[in-house]
Amino acid sequence: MPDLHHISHIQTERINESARAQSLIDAGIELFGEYGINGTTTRMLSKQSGANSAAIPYYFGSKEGLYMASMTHVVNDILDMTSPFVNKVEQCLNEGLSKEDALKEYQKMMEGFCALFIEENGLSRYTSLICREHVSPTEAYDIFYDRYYKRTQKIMCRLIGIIKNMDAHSDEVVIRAHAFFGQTLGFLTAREALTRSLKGKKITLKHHSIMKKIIEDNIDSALKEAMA
Amino acid sequence: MPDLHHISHIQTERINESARAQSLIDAGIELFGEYGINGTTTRMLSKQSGANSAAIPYYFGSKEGLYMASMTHVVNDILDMTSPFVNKVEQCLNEGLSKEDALKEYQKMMEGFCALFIEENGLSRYTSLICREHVSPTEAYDIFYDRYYKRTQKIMCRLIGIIKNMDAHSDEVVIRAHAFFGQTLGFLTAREALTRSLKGKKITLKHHSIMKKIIEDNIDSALKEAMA
DNA sequence: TTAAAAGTTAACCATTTGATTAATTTATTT
DNA sequence: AAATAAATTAATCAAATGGTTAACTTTTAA
Repeated sequence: MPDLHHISHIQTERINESARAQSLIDAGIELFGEYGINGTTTRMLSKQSGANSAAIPYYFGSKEGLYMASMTHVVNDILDMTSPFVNKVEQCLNEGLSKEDALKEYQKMMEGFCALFIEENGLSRYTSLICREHVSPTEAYDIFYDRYYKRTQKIMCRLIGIIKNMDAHSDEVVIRAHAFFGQTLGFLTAREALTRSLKGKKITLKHHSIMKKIIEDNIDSALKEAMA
Repeated sequence: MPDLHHISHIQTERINESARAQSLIDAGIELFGEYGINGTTTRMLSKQSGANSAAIPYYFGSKEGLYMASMTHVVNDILDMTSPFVNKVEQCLNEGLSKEDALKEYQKMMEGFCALFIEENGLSRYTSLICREHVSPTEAYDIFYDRYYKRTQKIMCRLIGIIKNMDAHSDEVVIRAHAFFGQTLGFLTAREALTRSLKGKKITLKHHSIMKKIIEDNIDSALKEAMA
């Protein structure tokens, strides 16, 4: 049996997980996302994954260890899916961008995020866990912020800085980027409010495309004003 | 001892609470907001409030009962603070509004919400609990939605409907209202992300006024486009 | 003033919780 | 094939949890 207890709780490397360990991570992503770490018991995790409950301390040291591993898996997957177009934007930025091009890049990036998080696909099953961490961050928030969010935020600030002729590091630009981001986040965090406001209709693909259009519209009109 | 067990879990009337009960509600708002209902134990509540832990089942039937009472208190207070200007907007709507006036009313209303939720005051201590319920709604979400949010949402939709010449009940208008709302919500839910992006600086009054300005800017430019 | 009601307390209880253990099975390596 | 390591299991444990109880104090009302 591998003594995993010496491993740092902030485990970011991609380790070669067994099928059992992976089934626990899958259960963790779903259950921790739905009920939170305190609302999820080891028995729930064991039942959902099909693994004996002793497999949790065996593979991950503790329930908290499984939580960290679940978050690590989520962030790794998000990085896999977003890196391609994030890399592209960053490269453009380093080569230098006009206002017009910066706006185009911003829109392309937002399109990418909408496609990944709002529209139906592999990443939508991660949103509960991520939203939870946003509202009540745990130790696992570091993984999300340091490895994924920090870089995205910086790129958005650099683009807005170009478009609005402002210092990308200024508080105002940071807050502007956050406001745009919040718009998207609002559709994920306050899903219940939206569902009820839509008279309880299930949120469909049609709704997703409206959301995407509105997000792009709003950002467009907010940023274009700066260019007129 | 008053047998409270027959009282519906959805308790919305303002009952005459004793000082002890009120101290438990205060502790509930703070602790449930910070740690969630599962992360908050009756012993934590008892210690924080100064009440014996038996006071929880005595006054509220159970921990869940205290949670519901805490949410009821929060919503009552929000209603007290927002009703004045919400009533005013509603009255204007019923008397009929031009596009220009509708935009002005929208801005005034958003100013009101920013002042209440983002800027420092009595309501900011409720945001944790509200944000939690948005992300993972419990039975208590009904109290928030039915008594407060539903009406606000409807007013925002009516205003946007006028400004954009659209049916206030259409999905697109509902989603547009939600997107604007999400912008504000993003500053409350993803507070940790914002703090870290601001290099860990404490969020100050100066930041609050920037947030307010940006929210108003964004809504302004998004809605003005429809009027040109 | 006194009897009843309301409020308060410490001790206690049944469950649930995360984790350990030791025994057993499966897989890998020599 | 034998020996070693890894994986899996059921039984079990100590701690924590929400809630109950019965005794006691304070307040209210007659």
